[in-house]
Amino acid sequence: MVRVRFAPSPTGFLHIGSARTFIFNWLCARHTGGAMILRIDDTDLGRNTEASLQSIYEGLHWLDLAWDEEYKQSERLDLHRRYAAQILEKDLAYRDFTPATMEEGDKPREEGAWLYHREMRELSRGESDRRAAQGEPFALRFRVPRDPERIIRFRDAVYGEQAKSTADVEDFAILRSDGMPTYHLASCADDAGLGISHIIRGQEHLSNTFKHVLIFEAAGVAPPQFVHLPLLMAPDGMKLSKRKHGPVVSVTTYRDQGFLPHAFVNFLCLLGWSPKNDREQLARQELVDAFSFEGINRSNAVVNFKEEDPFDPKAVWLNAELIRALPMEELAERLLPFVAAAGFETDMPKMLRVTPLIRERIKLLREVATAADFFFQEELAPYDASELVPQKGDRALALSVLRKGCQALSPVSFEHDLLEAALRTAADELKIKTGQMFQPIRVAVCGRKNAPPLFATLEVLGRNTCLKRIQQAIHKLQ
RNA sequence: GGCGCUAUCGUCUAACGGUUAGGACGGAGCCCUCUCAAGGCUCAAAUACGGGUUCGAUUCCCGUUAGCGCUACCA
Repeated sequence: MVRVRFAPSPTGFLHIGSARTFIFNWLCARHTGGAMILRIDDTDLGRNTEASLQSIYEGLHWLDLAWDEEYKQSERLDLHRRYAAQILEKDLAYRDFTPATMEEGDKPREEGAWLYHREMRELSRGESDRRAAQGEPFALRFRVPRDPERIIRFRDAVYGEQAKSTADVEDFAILRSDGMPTYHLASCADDAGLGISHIIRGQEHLSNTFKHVLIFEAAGVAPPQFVHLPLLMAPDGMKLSKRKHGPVVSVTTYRDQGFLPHAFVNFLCLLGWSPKNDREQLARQELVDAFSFEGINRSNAVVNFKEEDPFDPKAVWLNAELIRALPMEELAERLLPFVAAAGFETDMPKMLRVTPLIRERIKLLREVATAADFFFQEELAPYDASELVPQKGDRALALSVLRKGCQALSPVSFEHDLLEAALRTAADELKIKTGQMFQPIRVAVCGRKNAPPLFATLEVLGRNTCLKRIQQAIHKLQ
């Protein structure tokens, strides 16, 4: 039985790298019919925040990929401590009474000194027990085999056989002086306790895995399969971080700017994984079917965002493709909240008429606000009168086009084909090109040159609005 | 610094010893056309470098370089 877990720590918002790790775990679970487990790794009391926890749920819910079981590490401390006690009992760990250092990374780097504190490692058991009994605080450190050193080995499903000498592994802490387990201990204890079959996580843990193998050995349990994923990088080559790269690394940003959840999922799947058949657009079930560890590659992938253009062009393209593939009603429904967020009033019937006109013109749902504004506003946003002047024409021509247009439009029923016939005839009568005829009317009605096809637009806007806006344009030119 | 991992177009990737090194996004151009899109067609664009192994290396091995990760009583 495959059991996989996504184990975020609630110390920041959910970022896209975490989302991808979740997705790969989910795909593995669904592909194999196994269980997807969400485990909140909250053993660092000082850094956990409720806001972060909420951000994780928010992001995960938006992805719409459900998990089957959920745990919090903070509710499983007994298990962790049992593991710690057991390891101490076997003398595979020792108490370190050295006061915690305040700063990270200020350890002595001299040869070997970073590996362990000799006095603590060699403290007699009696002395250690005595000091502990007196209440002196201590951290519990794993007694990494030295003298003789040995080679730690494991196989990673993506990176292959891994080996490292214990001479290169420090005596890492498994229990803090406040009694809380560290990540290494809690993670291993829970992976064992929850019967995790595959650990699918970011490559940043590849080096840590040697420590984990040591812990599993000490606890006398067989380690799960390891599956490390290449990391997601920023275009500047740095690891993605909110501090450096801003909200573009947050899942909720994609949601708020109008990505379809599946477009986002599809995009993330393509970073570091390939179905190897040149397919790029895959439906959810197709992703599940195609997923395999063999398709995961080993080099980090860059999320190609820029400051002026915060989303990877491929993600945007996928989103546009999916927008166009969506049933019209569903698109209209998804668009509604973005129209409202932009401060416009509308309803489903109107949305249903507007949607077909803009769906090929937006790449993000949010763009509905700028692509369809003139459908929702009573008064057009101000525009320059010169916009009304057609190619190879002047204001006088614009004026006559608008007057003629008004005349031609007044009597016809506002239906696409009739509108087109009327305006084409008008152009004929004025002896001008159709483009010169249509453009001033388009600007008069939409307030700008680039807009959806004219006749469909007129039809949706209706006679009153169209004639009124053309009149206003005529005034503008006079 | 030590240890680990990685290296194909700008980006995501395919090619698991023999290909004109393929696809996609993005870019450029053309077509279509009432504008903008969408769509169609075309083009430019890569095996980091140096050694091996081999009849033959993108592919295997070694080195160099570069990047990333770990080296916290963070995860």
